[in-house]
Amino acid sequence: MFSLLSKEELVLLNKDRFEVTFHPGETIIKQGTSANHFVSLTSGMAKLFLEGLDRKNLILEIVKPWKLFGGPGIFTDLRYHYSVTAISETSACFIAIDNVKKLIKSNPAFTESLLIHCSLNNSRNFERLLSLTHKQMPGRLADVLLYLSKDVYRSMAFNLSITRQEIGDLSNMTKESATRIMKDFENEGIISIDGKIIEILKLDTLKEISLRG
Amino acid sequence: MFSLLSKEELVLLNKDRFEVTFHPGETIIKQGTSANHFVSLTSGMAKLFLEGLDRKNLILEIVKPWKLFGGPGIFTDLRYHYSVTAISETSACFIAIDNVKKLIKSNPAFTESLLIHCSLNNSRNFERLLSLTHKQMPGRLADVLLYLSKDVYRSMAFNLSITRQEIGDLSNMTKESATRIMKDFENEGIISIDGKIIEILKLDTLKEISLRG
DNA sequence: CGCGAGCTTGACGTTGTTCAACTAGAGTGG
DNA sequence: CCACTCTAGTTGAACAACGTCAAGCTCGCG
Repeated sequence: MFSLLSKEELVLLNKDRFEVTFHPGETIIKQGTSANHFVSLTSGMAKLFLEGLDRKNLILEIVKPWKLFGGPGIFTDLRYHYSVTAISETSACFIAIDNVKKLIKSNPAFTESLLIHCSLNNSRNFERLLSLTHKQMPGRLADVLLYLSKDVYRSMAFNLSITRQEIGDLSNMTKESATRIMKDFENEGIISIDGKIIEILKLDTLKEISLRG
Repeated sequence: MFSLLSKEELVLLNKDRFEVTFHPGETIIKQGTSANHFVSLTSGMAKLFLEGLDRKNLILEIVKPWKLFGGPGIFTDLRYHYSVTAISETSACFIAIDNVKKLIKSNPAFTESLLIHCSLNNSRNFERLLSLTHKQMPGRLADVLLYLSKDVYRSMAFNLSITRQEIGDLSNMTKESATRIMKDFENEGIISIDGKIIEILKLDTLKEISLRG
């Protein structure tokens, strides 16, 4: 996205930029506070989630380096609409939105790239809405495992950096249910589980379960 | 949004514009087909919904005149990501996106307004995600009744133009459950029901139920 | 007058949560 | 080096929430 900018424009963005490191569990941005920065990780991993009632959260995304976030509030009510907290040791880079807004006035290609970014987020939310509301637990868990494998860890076998509770928060179920369905998948030979290490053995079956709901 | 445009720009948009009328139940745009137009109603009412598995739909919005839709696909994969069908006798105006894209290149203020529009949709989807995944039926139905009263009919009493099934599709429950919870609300004196006519009697209680989940 | 779509109601089954007990490993202090 | 504690994970039984199915109802419309 930033490749669309000239040298002068990049200098402008860099002017008020700063970087902060976070320990696991620390809050990078907090839902409801005023949104003054775009944020992007330079290292580590974080969870982006909606805070619901009774401390129940809905994780929308596992954020990795270079993904830009800050959310829909930046162009509307100037509030963050979700929280982001570090999962591992993480460095995050903060870009002042005032400077971004200056670029919007002058660089249509850059604004268009923001619009595309926003549209893609919107599409993903549609998929999530369908997954979370219309599928039952095995389908939702399959979606989460496919997401982790494809987008987060980019491998058929991965060492989970998130807890069962967080698997549950991703798939809208309790940690107990997440454990149970994972166990079922293991018993059916679809995945193998060794503590935090998950391997997908039957990708097609998992995709099938995801589709069927 | 279009007030940001010059006379010449409006002429450009109008060039390939056309208007079509739809009868109740007819499809205005169909999920998955190629997205060549922004659409806006000039009269009537329509439902905008995601098509799920087994003909189960999730209604995202009741669309009224002048609301612009066409969705996130227009700037990404050029597909519509939802369907829209007429609820009542409806006229819809189709604007060619090629012309919109020309304006994006030249008019940053217009592009910014599209970005704001997209951001607002995104925010609403966050609320929906929380409502639909974290609340139980009374909370979800309260959300829908408040939505209908505040945004769609703009009155405490309204003559429903949608069916119980559609109430269910809005709140992610079956038509039977929708009926039952509405009945409960009526018995508790929160609303009154007379066939298709609904009146909200205790707005605060309804808001309370929405908040509690 | 009869037909069909939408609405209502109840009984029943399924899905998913809650609660409680138990286990295993990771740090902590004596 | 050993108890002690804390957190994450697992498991089972009881329970609540919600969907399904079937039957009967109403009402507009031909």
